[in-house]
Amino acid sequence: MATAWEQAYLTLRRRLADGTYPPGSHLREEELAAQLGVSRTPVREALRRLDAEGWLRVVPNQGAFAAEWSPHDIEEIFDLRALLEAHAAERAATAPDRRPLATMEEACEAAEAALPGGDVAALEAISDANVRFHQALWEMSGQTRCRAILASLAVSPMMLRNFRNFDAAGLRRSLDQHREMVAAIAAGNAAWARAVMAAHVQAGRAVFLAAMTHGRVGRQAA
Amino acid sequence: MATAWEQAYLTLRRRLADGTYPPGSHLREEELAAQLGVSRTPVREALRRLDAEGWLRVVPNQGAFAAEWSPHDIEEIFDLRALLEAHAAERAATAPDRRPLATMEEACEAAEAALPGGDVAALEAISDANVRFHQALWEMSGQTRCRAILASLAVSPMMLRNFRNFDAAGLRRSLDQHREMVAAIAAGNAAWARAVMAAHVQAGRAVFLAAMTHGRVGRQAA
DNA sequence: CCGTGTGTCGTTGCATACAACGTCGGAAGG
DNA sequence: CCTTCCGACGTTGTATGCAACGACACACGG
Repeated sequence: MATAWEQAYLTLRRRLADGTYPPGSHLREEELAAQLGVSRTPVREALRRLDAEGWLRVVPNQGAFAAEWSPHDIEEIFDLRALLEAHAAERAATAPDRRPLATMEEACEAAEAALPGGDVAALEAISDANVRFHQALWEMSGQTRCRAILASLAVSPMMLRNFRNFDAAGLRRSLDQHREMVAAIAAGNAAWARAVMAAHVQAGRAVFLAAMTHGRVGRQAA
Repeated sequence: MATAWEQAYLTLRRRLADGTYPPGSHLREEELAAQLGVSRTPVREALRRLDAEGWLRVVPNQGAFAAEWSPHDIEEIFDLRALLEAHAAERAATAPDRRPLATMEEACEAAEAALPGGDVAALEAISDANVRFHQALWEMSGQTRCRAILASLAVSPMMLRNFRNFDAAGLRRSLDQHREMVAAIAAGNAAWARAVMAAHVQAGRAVFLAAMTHGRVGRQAA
């Protein structure tokens, strides 16, 4: 078993991502410690890391508050994702280690297999496959810092939930773009990979903004 | 006075930047605690944050080791800086709050005033002015995440010491680029600002790589 | 001589205890 | 009635103690 604070970090991050702790909510150390079955010490260390990665804000003598996302924040995050994901895709195209390509193809197949379903479970499967795809690409890029930064940008709550905002055509296009990226990277064409990724992120941004103006962002699919 | 762990964080970060703790060295919690006059608890929290920001690596049950920089790391950092600094410059050009421009101009003047000196103190003054210039630009961009990421990329040890590698012409060009950026931002020309910043970072990269192949990186100017 | 096992030591990991800060309530004064 | 002060409470901040893990050295067996 890993260290207690790492367990706490992973658990809290997951709960922040899935909405267990809503934005702005006050996270009490003792309560979290009780939930996780450890003392406050490892919880505090996990909170420090989550603070550094932007998942929450620790105010001295007041504690931790789950991050809130303003429209300005969202715009910035999509901008940075567009920059960094495109950079990663470019590097992945010419990376020496080609093994992650298999993971990316597997993620494409899994998503496409789930697509006809259209229910909540299918969206969940597609979302998981999407995360696997991007993580494999980051790993393939060999850019460890870029990868770490993207991990803290792209796995935030509304990014994960953004899939609920895609319509059937949008999902189809998104999965097609994944396929196209695999082709571009397999061909070693860095410019192609970069362009497809840039389009992919911008499309996601458009879907998100459209959903936001309709007040549907982050809602449950039900 | 701020919290003890924040003090510890700032002190340790400064020492990691100025070479007090050389790359690869093993940082013992108890020793650091004694040096800083606090207990191990705040030291541990500071180490966790420094780990998250890439200043050091904490290995479970083994402790913290000051980060080491491979040529691959350096290349990645310059790439990311080029991407993100250019992005920040672009945003700064059209930012509503123009006040940071004054700070940037002040930094230009301070650097130019110190330039004729040419000794160690002058380089120190130019380095400080350089940091102020870039920080003001990041602030002006209004991109809080971008700013946080750049802060953890650009203030790393060899970035700060890179100034020792510039010759007189290179320094002159670097300061001229700062002036040009002020002009571009004052004019509200985002493309211009982006282009100058991209050139600025790439020039720094070239100087660094040249120094590296001559084995002079990170050495004292003496 | 080399590989392996084991014990000791140093260091980190975690739990607990106490101190300090901030907040919120109520009561007194205007 | 509103404002202000103050005290109690809850929460976080820090220190300390003990448990556990890993590295190293030495002795033992092959």
